[in-house]
Amino acid sequence: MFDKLIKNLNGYLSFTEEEISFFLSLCEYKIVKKYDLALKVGQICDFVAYVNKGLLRYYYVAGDKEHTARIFLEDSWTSEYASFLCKKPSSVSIEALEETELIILRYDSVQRGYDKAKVFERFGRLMAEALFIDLENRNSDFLTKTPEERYLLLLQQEPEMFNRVPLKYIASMIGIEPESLSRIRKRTAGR
Amino acid sequence: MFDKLIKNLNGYLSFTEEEISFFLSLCEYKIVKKYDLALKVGQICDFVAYVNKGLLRYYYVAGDKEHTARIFLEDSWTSEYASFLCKKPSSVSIEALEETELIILRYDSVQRGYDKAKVFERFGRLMAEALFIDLENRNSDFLTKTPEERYLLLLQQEPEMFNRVPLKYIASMIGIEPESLSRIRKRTAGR
DNA sequence: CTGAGTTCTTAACCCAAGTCAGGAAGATAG
DNA sequence: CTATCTTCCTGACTTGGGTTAAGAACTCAG
Repeated sequence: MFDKLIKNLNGYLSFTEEEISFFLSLCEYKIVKKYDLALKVGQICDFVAYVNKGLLRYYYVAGDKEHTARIFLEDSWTSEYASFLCKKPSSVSIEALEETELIILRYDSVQRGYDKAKVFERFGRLMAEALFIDLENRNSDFLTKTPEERYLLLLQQEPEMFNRVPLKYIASMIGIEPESLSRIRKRTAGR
Repeated sequence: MFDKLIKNLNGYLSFTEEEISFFLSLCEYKIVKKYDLALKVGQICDFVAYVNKGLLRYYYVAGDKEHTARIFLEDSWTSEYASFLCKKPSSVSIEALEETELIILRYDSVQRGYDKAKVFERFGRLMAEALFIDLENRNSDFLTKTPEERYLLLLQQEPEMFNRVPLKYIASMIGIEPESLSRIRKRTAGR
């Protein structure tokens, strides 16, 4: 049940068996049904979660509009960091697009980990750094690429997503309306 | 000379005097002349820097085009994290728009800090987390706001920037061409 | 003070994305 | 299987940003 998670952890740095056991003792296992929310906008996000199976849609709610910022597939970490760290209401909702298995760490467990040993502090740093780098790449794509280029890039980098995520959410991630994505798909067909 | 930096550090967590001294012993002081580069695209970024005075422009170079991603004013931290952490060529240049005083930590010094004590490891984590949250806000603005809204927001949140940074760079940060910023400024004049 | 270079604005035209409306295709529940 | 709902596509029209070109305003070195 925790094999994938353990592999993921050891990708950041090498933990001893004891450290892994301690880490796992902090974890909770949770299933989120299809279309249920792992986090609802306005709530305080009190967890970080590892996606063991399934996938999540992370989206902003602005007035009557939704803006999907990203999709978390298996073997990724998710949380509304600003809400989690500052204990303030979340500006996003996180929805399971399929039945999803999460391994979650509550706020208090995370702090216990940080206090317990330096290796967990380091892990937290490495994770925040990795998240930052990933986000910076995403951000630079918005500055330097057109919607069409962002579409073709996503198609190439995450082809699997197109089989599991409705196009309207993919359009939103790219920063356009579904109608525009249709047009882009029409004019780039074959590519 | 280090007063502002020390205040900045203690904003993340409380350091003892010894920790501060050790931290400062790792630092180097550097002046970057107006229009000189603190980092050049293609180089490996081997530092993180605290902007003690002046301001920096952080921009992507894509073919013959530049895309300014952000401006670092006094009392902020900057680095090309992906380059710094992964020791790979930087995809950005960082230019001083005024004569700028930096307090920098080289890669090796940063690692020495992390190894020395848990408190520095924690500081590194807190800093990466803060950078992430900041970037996430920026990112959500690209998804959920129009260029005009982003302009008005920046005008409100960073009015000082408009006195020190050419509008063409501000246009680029907002994700538009200078001509479009002119039009936006015209139609929102007075607001 | 002057002249050269840069920055900023304006105008005209083009084009891609937004919007609105309708319909086809696909999924789902009964 | 059918009826319903959602997703996706298409077309017509609007809108706002990109592009090109030009000139005005500003900077700065000599």
